[in-house]
Amino acid sequence: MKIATVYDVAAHAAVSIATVSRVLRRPHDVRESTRERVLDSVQALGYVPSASARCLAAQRTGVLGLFFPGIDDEDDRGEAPFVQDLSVTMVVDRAGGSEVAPPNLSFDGVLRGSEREAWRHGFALMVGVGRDANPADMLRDIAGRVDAVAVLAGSVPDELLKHVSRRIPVVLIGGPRRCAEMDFDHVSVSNREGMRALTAHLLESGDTTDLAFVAGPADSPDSSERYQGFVEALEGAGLDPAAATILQGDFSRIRARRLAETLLTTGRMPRALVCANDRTALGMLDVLVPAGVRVPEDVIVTGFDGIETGRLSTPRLTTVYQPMVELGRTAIRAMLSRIEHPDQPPITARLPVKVLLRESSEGTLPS
Amino acid sequence: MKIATVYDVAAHAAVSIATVSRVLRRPHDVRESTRERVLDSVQALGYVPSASARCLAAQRTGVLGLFFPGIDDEDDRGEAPFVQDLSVTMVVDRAGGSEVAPPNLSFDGVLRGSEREAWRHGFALMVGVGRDANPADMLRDIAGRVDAVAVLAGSVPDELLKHVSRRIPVVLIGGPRRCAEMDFDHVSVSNREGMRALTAHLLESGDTTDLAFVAGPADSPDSSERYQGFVEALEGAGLDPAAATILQGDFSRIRARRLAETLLTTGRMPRALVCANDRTALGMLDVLVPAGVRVPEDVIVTGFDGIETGRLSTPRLTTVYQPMVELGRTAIRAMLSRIEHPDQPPITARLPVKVLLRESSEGTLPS
DNA sequence: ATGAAAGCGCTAACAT
DNA sequence: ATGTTAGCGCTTTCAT
Repeated sequence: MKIATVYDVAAHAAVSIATVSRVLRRPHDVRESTRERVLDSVQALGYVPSASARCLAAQRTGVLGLFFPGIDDEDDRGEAPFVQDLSVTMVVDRAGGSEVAPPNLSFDGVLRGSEREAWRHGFALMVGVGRDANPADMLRDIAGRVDAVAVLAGSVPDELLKHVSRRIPVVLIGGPRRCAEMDFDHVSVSNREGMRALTAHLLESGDTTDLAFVAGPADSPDSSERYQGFVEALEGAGLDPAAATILQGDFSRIRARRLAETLLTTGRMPRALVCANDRTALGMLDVLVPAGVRVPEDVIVTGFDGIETGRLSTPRLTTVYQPMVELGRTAIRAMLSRIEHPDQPPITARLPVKVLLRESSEGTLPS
Repeated sequence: MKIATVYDVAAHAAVSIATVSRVLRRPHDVRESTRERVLDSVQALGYVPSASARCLAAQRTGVLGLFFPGIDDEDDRGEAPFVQDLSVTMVVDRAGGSEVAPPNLSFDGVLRGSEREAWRHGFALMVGVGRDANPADMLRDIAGRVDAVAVLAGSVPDELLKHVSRRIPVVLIGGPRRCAEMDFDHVSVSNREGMRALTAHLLESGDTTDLAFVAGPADSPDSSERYQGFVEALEGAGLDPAAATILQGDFSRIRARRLAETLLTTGRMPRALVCANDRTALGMLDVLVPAGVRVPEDVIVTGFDGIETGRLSTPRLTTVYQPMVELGRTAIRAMLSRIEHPDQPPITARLPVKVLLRESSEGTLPS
């Protein structure tokens, strides 16, 4: 059976297509009897309006985009048949065990915050995470479908952002205030301040002076900002930042493990590993703890993000918590604001962070 | 400046719009020199094709829908100005504390699984979670925008599903095999078998005989199936299911707390509270533990889902783990399969579950 | 290899 | 209050 269109409904209800459209969009412009007749036809034909047609005609999609190309470690899995597996496994799941892989997308929160805020304002949300394929293609694809898009800073070349922004508003998430010429709207957290506070705390609360920074990808503005905070804290303590070791990570847990192994074999172990994000810190723990390195007694390890997994690790991870949900909501609001007032000056929102002191840095926590 | 269209690009490159379209969709049907000229124009004009127009013409959207109307407890928050809050709070976050609200959407996993699988196959994903507004409107909205949609079973009236399915394929997620007449594709987990196994375990491993079931919403097929498993286990042990107390919850933590309070004041406390989902079980713990009820010594509490929070609770929650990510992936594959083979017989996928025995039922776990 | 032209299903003037 | 009609920007035959 063919899919019903306005024409079918109009014919069925013996009205014009304009009336059908009105019944759906501005019911009060239509006489009640007519309205009911049309609605009956809609029911009878199983009519669902085509968003493609509607959006084309209306010159807006009612969709917002969120582009966070995957920085998660998840592995690909191939196809599998549709199974009917009624089996039940029973296992004893001890504390600290890992019977079930914990969800670990660090921006789950951003996603949820965005989704809800978008619908709240009558917009749908289209997300692009996965690190598959070509990020550029993904973004272009999304850009054609939405009224505005929020993009993780540093995830695509500036040139592409410029390109896309000629069609729709682009909001940057994370990273630093952009260079002057690129005046996108921008929402982020206090990366620098947070890392400075954390580092300063480490410096103050111990004999600690030998800190190493484990960076994220070279092109991550978030990583850079955090590094800046690290540097500022060292300077504030009268230390020479240039003397501090920098390890080049990439935000992934896997990579961090490799770094930790190198550290172990090289024997060059700093007093504290200040990591640019939680996954990196967790990767360090993965290797150091089993190797007999005591955390925090031998080495302090800290992260940044405040992901759930950091509360579950042994030891639990000292970190800087970012308000992810709020970040997502703010990104949505920035897009809406820009859509409504295309000519307003660039928005820059900066959300506060929270240093969470836990056992990976504090030893026995003070009570 | 106006948004560039095919016409602009065509004019700029001195070709017809058909050629522009070809360059983008089937580059090899175009002479290389022409192709490059067009691509240059695309760059020069910042052209991004309109998905609305494309999808309208192509009669497909390249988007899949996921509809999971919100069953999460999250609260609404109002508007807020765009702040520039550079502040950093520093707190000591003790084990068991709750300095940061943990993400708690029980189907985060479904979402992630779906999203990745969809993009892997060249489709975008549009999600609808929020419990705002009218679920029916939300679903209709989504249905108009996608090539197929996966819907949480029981979240919308069957009538609406029928309606929507006249336009696009509908895949049900969760709940039981549907009654014969409604032959939607269907992916779910072994609810019944899982709950039967868990309940049987409780029955076998203790003096326990006095079990109560804490149900979800009356119209939730998942809750019903789990109840069935509960009943089967009782029968298997020669007990009368009709004698078991049933408490009417609604899957929410809040509601569970109310139930627990009632239990406390009424004084009628069963030996075990077998809850239809984790959030309900956690709500029970929220009230019982502070009230001095010992879990599991006085009361055993179990959940269903395997959400992260259940690994963090005190005591940690015995539960039945559902493979959420896999569920999401399977739903996507079902939609794709249906799109490709519209006439194949209904798909029914049933994924295995895993009983996780933790301290809320086991006392000291055997080593 | 390229162009001309006919829709795709809807919205929004403008008429009546 | 309802109908007529002209697009919206693209894909896709069908010609050339």
